[in-house]
Amino acid sequence: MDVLQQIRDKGLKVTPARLTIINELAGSHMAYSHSELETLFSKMDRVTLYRILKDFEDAGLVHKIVDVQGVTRYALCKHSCPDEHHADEHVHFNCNSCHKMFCLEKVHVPELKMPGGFKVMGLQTLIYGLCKNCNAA
Amino acid sequence: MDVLQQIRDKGLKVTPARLTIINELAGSHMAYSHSELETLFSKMDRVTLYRILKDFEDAGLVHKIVDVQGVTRYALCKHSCPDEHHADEHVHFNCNSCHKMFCLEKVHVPELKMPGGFKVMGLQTLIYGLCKNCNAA
DNA sequence: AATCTAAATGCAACAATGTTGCGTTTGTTT
DNA sequence: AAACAAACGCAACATTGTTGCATTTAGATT
Ligand SMILES: [Mn+2]
Ligand SMILES: [Mn+2]
Ligand SMILES: [Zn+2]
Ligand SMILES: [Zn+2]
Repeated sequence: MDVLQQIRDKGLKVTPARLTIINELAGSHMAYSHSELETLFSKMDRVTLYRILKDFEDAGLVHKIVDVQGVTRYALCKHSCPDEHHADEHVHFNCNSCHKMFCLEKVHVPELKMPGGFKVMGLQTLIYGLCKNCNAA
Repeated sequence: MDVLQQIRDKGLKVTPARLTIINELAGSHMAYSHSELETLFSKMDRVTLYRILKDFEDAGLVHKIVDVQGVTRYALCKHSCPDEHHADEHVHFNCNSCHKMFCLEKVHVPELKMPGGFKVMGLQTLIYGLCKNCNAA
């Protein structure tokens, strides 16, 4: 199914701004910050960008993740998650040098034992270090 | 060793504001946000509070952690980490309801296999759900 | 105990990030 | 083509965090 149809299926209109954003996100396995997208598409209105990301998130097209530094980022949901439990349970990698964030959908996260009293509903694993590019340099 | 001496050992002066903050943090295993502390100690200057937290972090008395919502939080370092590798490698729990964050120093985090290319330097595990209080209610 | 000085504080100003309201424009349906 | 709800653009605002600078204070020195 193509992105265009995905957007419409969620009850959202297909607009140039939305296409621009979704195409950028679809082109990589990276999680983009608002400011990165604002730089890439500098003629786009700030507020519109915030709303597009929010709408995509609500629609389940995109997931939001906060990086080690506290910057919130957005990435395309690849594995067509079910709507009900739309948890992006995959691992993310955060580069200490270029600060890019990568979605690692294939890394398996082992279970862990929780102490009593807490009701666990989900888990985030955030790995940090150097990405391929920065490690080479 | 008492907090007072810990502060002095790091080359920091012991001031009323610093004592207030460190005592609050020492009283629980929770990670406090700036705004929570600002509410608790409303006569304290905002900037002073930011600087105290920064100084404590640099001194290794406190560790900083960003919660699921992107709020940065501070908690006392209990296990007297070595200065060089001052990584707060323990698990944190974030309550979806009251949004409090708890340091779980005793939960063991299993290793995981990384794909090639990335140089792993550390890892954060963030569990979310309901805390004891909110689960009971 | 009085003096000294670097560190810490308080305040104002600013920057970055995110939100809300509202009038205008546009995508989609009829 | 017309109609309408959705999306947009812009201004205004809120929150979070930073910086510069004048004043105060902790702790060391006399
Ligand atoms: Mn992801
Ligand atoms: Mn902690
Ligand atoms: Zn990198
Ligand atoms: Zn709770």
